[in-house]
Amino acid sequence: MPELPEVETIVRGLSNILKGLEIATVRLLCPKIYKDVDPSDIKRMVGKKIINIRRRGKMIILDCEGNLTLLIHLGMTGQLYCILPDHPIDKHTHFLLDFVDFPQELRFRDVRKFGFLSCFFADQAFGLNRLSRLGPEPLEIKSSDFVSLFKRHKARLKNLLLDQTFIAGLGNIYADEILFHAKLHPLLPAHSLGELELRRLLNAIRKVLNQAIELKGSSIRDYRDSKSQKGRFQGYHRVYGKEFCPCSVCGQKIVRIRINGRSSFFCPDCQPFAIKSRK
DNA sequence: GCCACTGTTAGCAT
DNA sequence: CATGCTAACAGTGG
Repeated sequence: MPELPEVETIVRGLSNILKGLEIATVRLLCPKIYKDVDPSDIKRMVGKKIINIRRRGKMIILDCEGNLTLLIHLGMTGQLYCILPDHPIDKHTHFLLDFVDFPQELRFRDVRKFGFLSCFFADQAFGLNRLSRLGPEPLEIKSSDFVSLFKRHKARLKNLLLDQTFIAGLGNIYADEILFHAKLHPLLPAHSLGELELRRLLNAIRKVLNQAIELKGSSIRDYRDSKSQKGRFQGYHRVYGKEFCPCSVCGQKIVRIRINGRSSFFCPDCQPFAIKSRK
């Protein structure tokens, strides 16, 4: 669920609330969700202030005093939000922070437990690796870099867009929406695209992501922002989840295929595969 | 009850 | 290195 726009929304919301707060207590309710770190080491955050909150790809990064960094990935069903501590804690809540002189606590809740937390000193190798494995930010990459990046690869567009080491932050929903706006078939080999098509693709990435961020992301089922609010971009999906629906541009029925075990939705008329019907 | 499906990623085999 | 399958997990809907 949470892809770049959802994570960005959460980070912006939490940044307003948490920046500068001192961590009073750390509660670890599920030992399995920690990666690359001994869960008890997370307690080193107690007494530290949160300096900054930022996003990289789909990762949420809390920079704390003492060069300590907390990394949170929401997986498919993760939620990260502030709430008053008298709200009941259900069995899917795995991590809590509370703060000095602040009434709310920060909760991490994740039904499927595909999300994870990690904690490291800024100079520690594994932390650098987990972040440094990520490809460029789709809203920051220069047009010329984007074009040369794709030209070098022969994999199919949909796979590349989902590959976090290639470009960071896109997931199944936004990859499909982006390809629709770019009028490109998801199975096209990247290196078969012309320069114009690649620029169209980058423009679609910027347009779709920025609009989704404005609307605070897409809520299909679980996604909520830092104040437990739903996003509104799901009302603007053109292809994702729209199998058999008429295309909003041409009226043709949207189709669904499987690419690497995952659903891909597209319009067969607006996103042709045959080279001669493109351009 | 069973089976298929779900917005992610890492790890492994080919 | 690229590609493709599976598992990790829990819930929902047919």
